[in-house]
Amino acid sequence: MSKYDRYTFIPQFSLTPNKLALTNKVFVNQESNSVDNPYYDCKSDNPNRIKRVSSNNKVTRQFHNFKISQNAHRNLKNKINWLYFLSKSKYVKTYRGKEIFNFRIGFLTLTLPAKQKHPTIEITKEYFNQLLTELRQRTKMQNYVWRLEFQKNGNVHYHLVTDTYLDFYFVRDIWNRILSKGGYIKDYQDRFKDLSLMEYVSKFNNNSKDNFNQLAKRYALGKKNNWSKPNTVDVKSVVSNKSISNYISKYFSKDSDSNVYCNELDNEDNSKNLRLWFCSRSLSQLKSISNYCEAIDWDCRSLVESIKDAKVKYYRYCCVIYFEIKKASNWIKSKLYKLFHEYSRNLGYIPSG
DNA sequence: GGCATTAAACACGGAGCGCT
DNA sequence: AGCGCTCCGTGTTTAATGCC
Repeated sequence: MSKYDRYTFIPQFSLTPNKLALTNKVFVNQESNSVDNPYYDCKSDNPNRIKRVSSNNKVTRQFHNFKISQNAHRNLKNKINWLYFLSKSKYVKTYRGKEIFNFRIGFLTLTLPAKQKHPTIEITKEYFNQLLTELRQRTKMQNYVWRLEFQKNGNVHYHLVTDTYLDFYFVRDIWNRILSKGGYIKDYQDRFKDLSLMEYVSKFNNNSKDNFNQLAKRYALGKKNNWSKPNTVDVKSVVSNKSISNYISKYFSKDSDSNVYCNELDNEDNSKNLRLWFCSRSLSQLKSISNYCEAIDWDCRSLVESIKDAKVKYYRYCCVIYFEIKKASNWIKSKLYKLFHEYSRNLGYIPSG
């Protein structure tokens, strides 16, 4: 009996704002033995399967070792693409009075101002989660994705992408207040409060002339605040006329270029359930528009393939066509926009602004 | 990419606190 | 009362796996 008698394959598609995936849905025919069921292997009694069941019969999860898996990587990129695609372009005025006319999403980096003293899981639970809670409550931030990474010095830092405009000074003050609970602001103050300008400059100087003026300015500002407002936040605004969503999703999921994968206080024991990324509930619902190819009255493949610069890639069990919506002809563009907006609206997704 | 499975982290909003 | 800040209960979401 050939496998084509045992299984029935029905072509299906899965469409997101930047790619179309074509796969087969597999049905097992009645006569076949249960061992041939392709999903049989998913059951934990399969001997070929890597053992994930511990002695008390509970399913154990393999340790992520602080590296994002291929699967998680794909999901993360997908969420950022949805977030950017569905974001509205809006006018915002910064705290300092600067105008941004086409703000779509913001890209924030949150760091620690001193050497990390607590295991990463504690920082995430007690500090970063509190920041998210406050931002949700105070700015109505609803749609966002975050990702945890380690700096070369072993300190954890967090990236946050959202379609709500978050002002640098606003976030910095909240984040620093939260960090002060763990003594991180005090640690920073202790490091700088007794430094003279020359000591400060020699600490950071890399021998360039204009660097000195900058450092002197920073020194003066730090001194004025009594070193109570360390620069723990970096904010980048993504404006609609820049095609930067790719940059973000690459930046977000790039492999760590250093050997540092975690803090020295972290180990498998205290970090096995540490999340490396997460997103808002609004975004977790957004996956892809999918259906059987024959169930729709338009040819999704040729539609997408006709977009300029579309790239077709064949994998072992699926075929994926990557495209950029903005390069599509007007009627394809509007067809896709309509599809995606209807899909997200039906799931209750509300873009900010 | 889709499918099923599981424990445990997380999102989220309601409610509580103290201060003005 | 109104705001800034914190805590907590509950239900939702994630992760790896191996086949097509």
